[in-house]
Amino acid sequence: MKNTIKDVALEAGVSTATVSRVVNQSGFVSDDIKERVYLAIKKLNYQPNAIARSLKRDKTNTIGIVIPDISNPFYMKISKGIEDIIQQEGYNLIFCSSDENPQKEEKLLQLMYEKRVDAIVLATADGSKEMASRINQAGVPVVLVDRDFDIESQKLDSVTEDNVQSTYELTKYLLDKGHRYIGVVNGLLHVSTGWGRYEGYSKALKKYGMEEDTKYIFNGSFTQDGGIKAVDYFLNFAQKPSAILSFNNIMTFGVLLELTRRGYSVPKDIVVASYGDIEAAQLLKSPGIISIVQKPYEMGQRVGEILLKRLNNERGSFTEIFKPKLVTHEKSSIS
Amino acid sequence: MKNTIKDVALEAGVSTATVSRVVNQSGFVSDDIKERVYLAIKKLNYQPNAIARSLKRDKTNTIGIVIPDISNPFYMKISKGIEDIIQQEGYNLIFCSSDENPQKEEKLLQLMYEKRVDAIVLATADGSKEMASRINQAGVPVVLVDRDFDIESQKLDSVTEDNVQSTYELTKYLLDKGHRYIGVVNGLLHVSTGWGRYEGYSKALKKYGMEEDTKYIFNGSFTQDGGIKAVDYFLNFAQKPSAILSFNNIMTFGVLLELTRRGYSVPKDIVVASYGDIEAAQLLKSPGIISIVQKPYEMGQRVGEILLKRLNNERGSFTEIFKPKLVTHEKSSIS
DNA sequence: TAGTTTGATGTAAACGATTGCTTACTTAGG
DNA sequence: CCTAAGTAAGCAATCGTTTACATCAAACTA
Repeated sequence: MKNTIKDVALEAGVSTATVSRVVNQSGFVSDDIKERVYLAIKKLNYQPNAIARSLKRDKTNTIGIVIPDISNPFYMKISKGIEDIIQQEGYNLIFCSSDENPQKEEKLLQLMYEKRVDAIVLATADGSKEMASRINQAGVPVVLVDRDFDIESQKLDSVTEDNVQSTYELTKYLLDKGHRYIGVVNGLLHVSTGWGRYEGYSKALKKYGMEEDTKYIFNGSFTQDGGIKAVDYFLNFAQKPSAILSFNNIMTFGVLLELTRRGYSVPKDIVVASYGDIEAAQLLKSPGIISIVQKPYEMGQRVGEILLKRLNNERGSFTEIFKPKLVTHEKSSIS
Repeated sequence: MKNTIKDVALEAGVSTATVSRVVNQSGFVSDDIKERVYLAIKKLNYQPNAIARSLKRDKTNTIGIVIPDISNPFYMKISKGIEDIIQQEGYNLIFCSSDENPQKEEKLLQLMYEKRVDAIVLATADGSKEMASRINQAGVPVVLVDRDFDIESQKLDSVTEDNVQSTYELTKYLLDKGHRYIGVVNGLLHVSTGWGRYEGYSKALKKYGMEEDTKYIFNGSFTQDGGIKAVDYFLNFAQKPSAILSFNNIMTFGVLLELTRRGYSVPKDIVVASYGDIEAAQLLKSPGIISIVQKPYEMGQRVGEILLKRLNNERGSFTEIFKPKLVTHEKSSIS
């Protein structure tokens, strides 16, 4: 059933080289023979074997993307941004989810490398600093997105956000509004977005001369369930927080879910501030939540552009840091 | 930088055949030599080239999945279900989004075939009945999920839902509750889930001896924007519908978004019934919306099982039809 | 007219692995 | 001591393409 270039060559009465030339529109072929080859292709329903082609060309036209959570719309929007850029140049995307599991991440990177993808995009769960730079060194460009490795490690290309500054502003906003008991739903501290956001929060407190109270910090692990548990935890306090500060979109959704379930109204009964916006929050009565609005699609596009540069062998180091904006839904006051 | 099996063979002072045997743990190799080969592999940081391997073995250990909308959580849950099953047998998933575009879908199927995936999972945008069965006939198992082709076409394996029956019940529930003006947000009629759901609705009306009024049917194209537009449309009527019936999760979200924006409260001001549940609806005050609750993860698992059977050359036809349940959030009355 | 360019095709060597076959050495049984 | 089985390793063909090189005819060039 599966016909090869040889079958086509035989059918058309030419050599495989000629068929190849027709298929790839490379070199010279007379119209006469071109016709015969096309006929044979149609007749045999021939589809070139991309595996063999890749082997010969040492190019798969495929870019691998490894993300920690395939069901997080944030990463899907990044992916969409990447795809929209790279497909213009004939590349395709294949992706895998590490499920925030460092071991799995390392396995997946290895797999991508073995499959000889032309480049890799990684939002790391912090499991593969070495593997990533080894692969990069082996000539397969690796671009980090959203999450970076720590400073001292070898610099890979990256598209990230200024997590510290953004969270600083978000926290400052709450403090300015007079909130003194803020329940923090913390993320994974071993990934850059996790510790960056925590640091921004710390800085803001310090600036206001306030002490950090670990009691008001709950580890939500960047999961929806973490957000739910955090609410359960905070609402048990005698001194309940007047605001909840959540460090990613998924946890924020968990927070809102649990608050709603318990009959709390946002922001009337309790204020919610989130790093990362969530579409679902629009179902709350206005003004809803306060959030740092990210631009995943645009980040993805930047990643795509960097990829194309690398794939065209441009040298240098490509780093971009987005500065996401704070959106409060406050009625703008006349100033 | 990229080392091949030859480099390893040279380094270890053996033939490539021996290295291959060590790597794949096939055939006999003395412990002595095994050791030397492992050392060489480590030293050269050798990773087998999966492309070359696939060419030789005629197997990629990869399954392609083509879905209409990569950012719809429903399809992501299906994918997760598939992945969890197939990865046990060493298969990996690569996916692509057709964006509901039939032409793109056909291109993607072709691409997958050229990349010689071992099998394909397809949630069709109705663009590739023939290509799909050609590929299936060429020996690459194709399994349909969620959306089927029409009846008369060659039967491919499939995992779908009883769209007609479920929508019939959903509609019947609204009618039983006394709703006589129901705004329908219709899906894409050229895909099976689209017409199936519409048919279920029609049947219910007929059963109640009611006329279909096309004025109350809005084409939402299975998009969020469609849901928003539908609300704008219906709320212009002098005789506003007392209930809105939406035929998929994404449109339902659009409906809720727009209703909330306009200050309508669900279900107090207007009842919303949805084919497909949406997590975000839990942010509405209880009881929220009425919905047909689907089981995408389980569907994915079934697809995975079918795939494994096919890949082990089991013969026959595998078809499964899920019967999703109606969930009303009604306080159960004493009967 | 001879020499050069250009076009059209074929030949055969890669690409990096796997594997059937061959050869050779051990060991054990009789 | 001979033979057969079992173990260990290498040779070389093969998978389906691409492509450098060779060939040859026709068309220019001077």
